[in-house]
Amino acid sequence: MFELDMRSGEPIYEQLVYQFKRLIIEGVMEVDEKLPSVRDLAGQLTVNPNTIQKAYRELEAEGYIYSVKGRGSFVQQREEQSNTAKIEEMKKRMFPLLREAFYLGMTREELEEIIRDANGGMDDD
Amino acid sequence: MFELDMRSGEPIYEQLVYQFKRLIIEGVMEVDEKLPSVRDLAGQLTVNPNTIQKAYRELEAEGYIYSVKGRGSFVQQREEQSNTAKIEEMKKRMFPLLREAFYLGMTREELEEIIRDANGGMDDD
DNA sequence: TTAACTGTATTATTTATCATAATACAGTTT
DNA sequence: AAACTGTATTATGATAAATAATACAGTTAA
Repeated sequence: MFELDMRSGEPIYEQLVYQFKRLIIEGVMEVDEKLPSVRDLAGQLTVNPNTIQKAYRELEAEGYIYSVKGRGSFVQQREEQSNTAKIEEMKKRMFPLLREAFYLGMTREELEEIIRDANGGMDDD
Repeated sequence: MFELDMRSGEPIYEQLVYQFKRLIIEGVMEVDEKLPSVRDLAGQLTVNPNTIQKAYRELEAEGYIYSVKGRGSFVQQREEQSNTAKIEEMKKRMFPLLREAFYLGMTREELEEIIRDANGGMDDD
């Protein structure tokens, strides 16, 4: 399904969160599509089921999936209206990165190109 | 000089790195200006000197400061030409964030506003 | 109904990282 | 020479990540 870097220092469960977000955002996984079961994925990736569980819990908390006991975990429908609180948090995460980018000599054109790349390839509204 | 959040979970040395980057990027600290000595800053912030040392080592590795044994640590001259490798790394850090931003319903206008904000207030070339 | 699947929770253990602490060494400044 | 600088090393405690072993509850399908 995807790759994990065991020696990167980045926690496995965070890698899982990131990878599933990517699949959901890119539309590779569709709404209500079932994610692998906790035990299955743990077996496939040879990591502990608790690690998978932690990742799923985080994805559920962030609204990317929903879990039903006995049935499984599924891709959540994206909310229609723009979530102001989340956007504010996003701004805070992005700001220092942009500051550093400009400092390193990145031009506005280079940035806008990244933005275009990031906006492309999405299943738009 | 700045504040540290001891209970945020973010490592102290990373907070130090971030804060010094900010001061350098914003031009509050000028080129060749001396940073506080490892022991001084440790005393001021009541943290261990080793923690300061770790932050300075990181800042030096990223090219923000240079250290001279016996003399101190100083703000590094910014490189003139745009550092391609660093910009590539910056793109990789920024891309998933932008993807998520769009997914959460952030508009291109909102993003461009952040970019303007981030680009303003810098001592430009 | 029963067996095999789901998510969820708990407790214990190991490992790695962060931070502190106490030194020591080498170079610079006054 | 004394007091400052950065740098390195070793040890210790605290915390988070990951593993491991169970257990419980709800769902699905034979």
